Amino acid sequence: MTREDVKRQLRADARRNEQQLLLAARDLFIERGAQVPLEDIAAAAGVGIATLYRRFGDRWGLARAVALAALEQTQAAARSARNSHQDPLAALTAYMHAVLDLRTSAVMPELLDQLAEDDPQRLEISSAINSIIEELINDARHQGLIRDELRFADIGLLLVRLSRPLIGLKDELQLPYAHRHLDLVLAGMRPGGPPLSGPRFTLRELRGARG
Amino acid sequence: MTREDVKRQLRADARRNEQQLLLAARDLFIERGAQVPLEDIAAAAGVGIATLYRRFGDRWGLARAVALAALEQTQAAARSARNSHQDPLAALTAYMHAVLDLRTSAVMPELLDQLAEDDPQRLEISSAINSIIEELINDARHQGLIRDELRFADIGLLLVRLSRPLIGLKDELQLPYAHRHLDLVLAGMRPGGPPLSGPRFTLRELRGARG
Amino acid sequence: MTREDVKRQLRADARRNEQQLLLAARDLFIERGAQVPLEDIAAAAGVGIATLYRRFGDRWGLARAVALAALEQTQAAARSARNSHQDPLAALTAYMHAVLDLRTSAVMPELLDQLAEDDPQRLEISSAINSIIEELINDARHQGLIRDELRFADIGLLLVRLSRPLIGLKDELQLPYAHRHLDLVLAGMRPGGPPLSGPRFTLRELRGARG
Amino acid sequence: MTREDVKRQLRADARRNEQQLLLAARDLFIERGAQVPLEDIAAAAGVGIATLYRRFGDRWGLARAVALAALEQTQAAARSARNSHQDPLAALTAYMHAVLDLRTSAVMPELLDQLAEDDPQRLEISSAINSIIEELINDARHQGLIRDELRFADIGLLLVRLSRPLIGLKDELQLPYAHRHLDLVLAGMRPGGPPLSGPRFTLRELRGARG
DNA sequence: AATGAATGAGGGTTCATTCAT
DNA sequence: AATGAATGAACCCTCATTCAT
Repeated sequence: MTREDVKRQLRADARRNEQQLLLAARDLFIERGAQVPLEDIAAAAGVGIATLYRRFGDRWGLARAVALAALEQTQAAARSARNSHQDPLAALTAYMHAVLDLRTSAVMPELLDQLAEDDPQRLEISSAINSIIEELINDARHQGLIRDELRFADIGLLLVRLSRPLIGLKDELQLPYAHRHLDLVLAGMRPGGPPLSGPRFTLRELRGARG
Repeated sequence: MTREDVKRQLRADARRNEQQLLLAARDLFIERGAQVPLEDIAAAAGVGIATLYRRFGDRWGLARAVALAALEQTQAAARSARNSHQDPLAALTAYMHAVLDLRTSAVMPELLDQLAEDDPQRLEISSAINSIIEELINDARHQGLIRDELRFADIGLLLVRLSRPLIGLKDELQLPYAHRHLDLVLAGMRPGGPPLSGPRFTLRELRGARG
Repeated sequence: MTREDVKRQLRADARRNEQQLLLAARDLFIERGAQVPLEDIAAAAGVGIATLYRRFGDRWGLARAVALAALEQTQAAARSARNSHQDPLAALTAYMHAVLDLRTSAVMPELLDQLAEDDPQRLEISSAINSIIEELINDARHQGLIRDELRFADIGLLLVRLSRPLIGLKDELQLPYAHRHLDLVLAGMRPGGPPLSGPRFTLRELRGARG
Repeated sequence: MTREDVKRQLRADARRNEQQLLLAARDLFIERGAQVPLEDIAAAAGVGIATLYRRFGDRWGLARAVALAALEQTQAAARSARNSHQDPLAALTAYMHAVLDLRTSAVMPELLDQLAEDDPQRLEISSAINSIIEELINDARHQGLIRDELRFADIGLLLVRLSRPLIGLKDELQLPYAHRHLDLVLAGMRPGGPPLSGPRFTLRELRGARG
């Protein structure tokens, strides 16, 4: 075995550890909340706690990595929705339901909170998602499929609200109720009825308005 | 000053402290979650930590007291909404917006988790609220004002979803967005459009389905 | 009711409170150990915690009062034993069994620890007891009823050992076993057999040897 | 240094800490009672409080470990006494004096209280000790060396009484007086004189009688 | 004189993070 | 690169003692 081989093998091991940690972290974040002890995550991944710290620096580094992975899945969902549907509202509907099915959405808000507003990786993925979704919203609005007052910010915020696990509700009911209430929201998006109160923020404006 | 007065004044002090503790607990529970350090609550109320313990026994005793107070305000909101409106949907709308203004719904599930399922005070207030709201829902449904599939459980769960503060959103935008999204949900409740997926639970069924 | 009457009545109340506190303290010290919460003692006496503090200053003041009361009962037992028996060994035997029957013996060591070595009240009662017991020991020794090596210090220390409650032993067995083991010790005091090892301290020497 | 060596050396450190903790705990339990602050034990062992918790879980885990170590030393003392003496009373005498020298008997009841009645390690060691001591007692009794009424329970309980440090007695006098009073008790065990009062429990009966 | 309320310090325990091997 | 041990800070809760009425 050459020196190079040793190196490569170590790296393979290391990458495997990193993957295991990411998966364990995602699962435990979802199952037990964002403050689950890091030792439990390390144990679930089958590595020592120090390995977790070597890889991710601290809890927030780990949260950041999990959040970025989830963002990437969200991006894929957005792309797939747009490409699979001619009707922009159908695409939007497909996208929103798909995001709920990514179990990560449940903890995304807390995890995203760990991502700096201007984190370059976050910006890159987010802007890709945003341009797709804003386009869908605008198309749908121009075709009269959704209310005039709806803005991009509403979509993201609604997804956050709908993905949050409801304490006291059985695990197997979380997703059904999330989809059910999304159905309700989507029905409410149709034009007609009394106008919506509150702020009509676009992406850029919402970002400026974040705390 | 008579002996009686002295007694009453001491108790007034104590009652004032208790009130301060309840208010501080409610606010910090809402702002920082149900596991906020009790010392912070005591400090916010301007008393020592031991005073909090003397009054409420432990974290769960405090949570219980806050939850009961919130339940009472919710009950008042339900009564007021029903009495002020002939139209059952108008009453329901008024009720839901009023509950959002109470801000307590966000933490209610965690707090209610501390109240025994069969706590007598809880049952009394809850059943009062429930009978009002179920009546409004049934009336609205029978008058064709809302979808057939809507159930009592949806109202409560939606209020929880809508009250949750959205991480990263400025404080002064929380309530406006909550009301805005409630408008959207209320619009979606109108009959018509594709049917809702998911479970159609009444109160009793939802309770049986809790984790 | 005259001014005097009021005063006298208050004092009667106060004395009653003090008595109740002493009795409650003795019982709870025996039942639950010397670190029982003072609030529990106050509650058992039917008074407020502040009253306990007004009367006894602090935990040690209370312990001191309980210890002095127990010492007085011990003194009475010594007098009674001497007066009831011609035979000095019979008197000693009666005294030691009587001391065990005073339930206070169980906690006496911890309580006596609170009494300053030179506390005047303690010295007065102790020396009364001591002179009786030393006389009994000396008489018994001169009559050849007990070993030559036995000293006053042994009697006191043995009583402390024998009165200590044995953890894990049922309450109703404590006293029977204490008397049983005292029987054994008394049997061992008879002359004959191998000599005793260890220090042969008189009262005065033991006092000098205390930590 | 090979990988194995590194591993072993780390463990050596940890084992050393564990040993220090056990010794410190034993000494402080004896000197200051079973509720001595764990931080004091950790400090005496020269480690942080969290290390104590990592090793022993909680106070009871530590107490259990100390109790088992003490039981093992007691077992060794019993074996050695039996093997070194033909005369069963001489063996019993040697055993009891040896146990006093271990100093652990004083706290054993409180510590044993932490060991489940049916803890397998406890049962194994205890029954080994018990069979030795019961055999010695029975042999001594049959040879007419000790009173008929003496039972196994008496030996254990007397050792506890004799090991207890006497409050107010200088440290360097504790052991001499314990041995002295054991001499007295052993003398009292000889046949003759008035019979012993109280319960005559064997091991099994005493266990049933524990609180 | 009596009361109940309030306080703060102390001990138990957990866990994020660092260190030594 | 990986590990498990060690650490200390933070939080929970209790209780001796003081204070205000």
